[in-house]
Amino acid sequence: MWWMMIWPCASPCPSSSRQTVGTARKVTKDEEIFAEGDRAAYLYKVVSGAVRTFKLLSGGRHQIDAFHLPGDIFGIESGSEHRFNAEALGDATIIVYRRCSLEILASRDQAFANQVISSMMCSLEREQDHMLLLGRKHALEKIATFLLVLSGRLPKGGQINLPMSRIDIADHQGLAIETVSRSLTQLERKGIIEVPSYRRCIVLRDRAALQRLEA
Amino acid sequence: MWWMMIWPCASPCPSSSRQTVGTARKVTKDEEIFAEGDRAAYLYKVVSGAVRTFKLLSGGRHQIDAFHLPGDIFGIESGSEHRFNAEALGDATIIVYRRCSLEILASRDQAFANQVISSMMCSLEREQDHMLLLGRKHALEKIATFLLVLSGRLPKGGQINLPMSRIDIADHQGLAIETVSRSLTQLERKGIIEVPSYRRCIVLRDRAALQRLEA
DNA sequence: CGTGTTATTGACTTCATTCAAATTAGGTGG
DNA sequence: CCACCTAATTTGAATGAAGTCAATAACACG
Repeated sequence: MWWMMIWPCASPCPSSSRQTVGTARKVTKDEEIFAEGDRAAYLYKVVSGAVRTFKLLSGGRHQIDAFHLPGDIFGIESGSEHRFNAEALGDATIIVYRRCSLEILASRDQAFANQVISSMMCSLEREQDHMLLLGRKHALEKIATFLLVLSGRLPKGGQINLPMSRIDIADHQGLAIETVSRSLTQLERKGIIEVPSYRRCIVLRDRAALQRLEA
Repeated sequence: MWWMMIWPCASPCPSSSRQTVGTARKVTKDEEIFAEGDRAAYLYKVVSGAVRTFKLLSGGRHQIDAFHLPGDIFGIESGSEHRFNAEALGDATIIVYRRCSLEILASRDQAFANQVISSMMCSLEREQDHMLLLGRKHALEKIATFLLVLSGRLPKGGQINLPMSRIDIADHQGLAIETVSRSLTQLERKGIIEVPSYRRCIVLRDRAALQRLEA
């Protein structure tokens, strides 16, 4: 069955082990992990740092479909080629797994198979919510949503340490970088967030207000 | 495993049969098939007609994530609740299948299991392309893309018989209905398409020009 | 302590939306 | 078959939200 091949499998591993083994790889800021059209021979898990997957359009336009944080699996394809580009947001460590069938994967390492499917489902749901955002939300609503979603995925605490630049946020929310900046300023003026001098940190002062703005 | 339940299974079927059986259901224009928050106990296949799945936002805003045409399966969820609303675009016939595990499904009706997975993968890829469109394409590019994608999914021929209204197109492309109308007029003025007096029909006069506009 | 990159701010423009009106199509009942 | 009615679509004019261009400011880094 063709679809049996869409799932990853364990890479060759020592005799009796049922553990899935991958190879660790360190990547640096903006380093390409794979590109659109590349043969999809592997899939990837973020260990530390973060990764963006995106598509390109004429005129240098980008659309980042997702940010991948530690624990996330990315690069799963149903076809034989990657349909996105993937790059590290900053220095990052990822594990690379050889792709093969779900059957083999499931028989060798059920836990990893579950991780893969679970991760895929989460991505799918996030992407569906993201369509609503891209199609129908205003700039301020987009940024409010972005902050809330990200704060739910990152280690808890009153503040968010953005792993990505303003440009990345813009390319994810379908906005111009200036609009991202202006929206953040607007939220800060309203006392909803606070942006310390280190601009990649954002303190959530009033989560309820953000939720009201979300849409 | 929780994820085992995300897949549908055959509904109870006669003794020895390994065929998946569903119940046919006829729905009329704008009839609700399921709503956001409903328990996701079934999944659905379009036989004739077409279906929209969408999310709602404050202020009466809609985002249609997908149109489902004959052969398409929709309503698959990883959780226990539907995350979208589904309504018929016009009179339609759908088959309703009781949901259960992939294991059972695969053992009873491999062909149907493949159909389900294949359909899900297609939807996923379409949705990913759609994010690029929503986030980064201009009105005219959106409409050009829409026409090309739809013409590739509908029975071939020089013309497209739109199963949906202009409002539905607008809510799918993240545009206002007036912008949809104006973009179509613009394409017609350029001689790229032709819109007969029956406005739900669109004749593609110059597919190459559309592809150039796509982005 | 410069220096280059990243982010912010301001001024202006533009594309798409909104509001309003006109037109067309399709259905209904005489 | 026609006149009417309602809903869908198109068109026009004005507004507005976000984009672009340009300049400045603030960091982070060497």
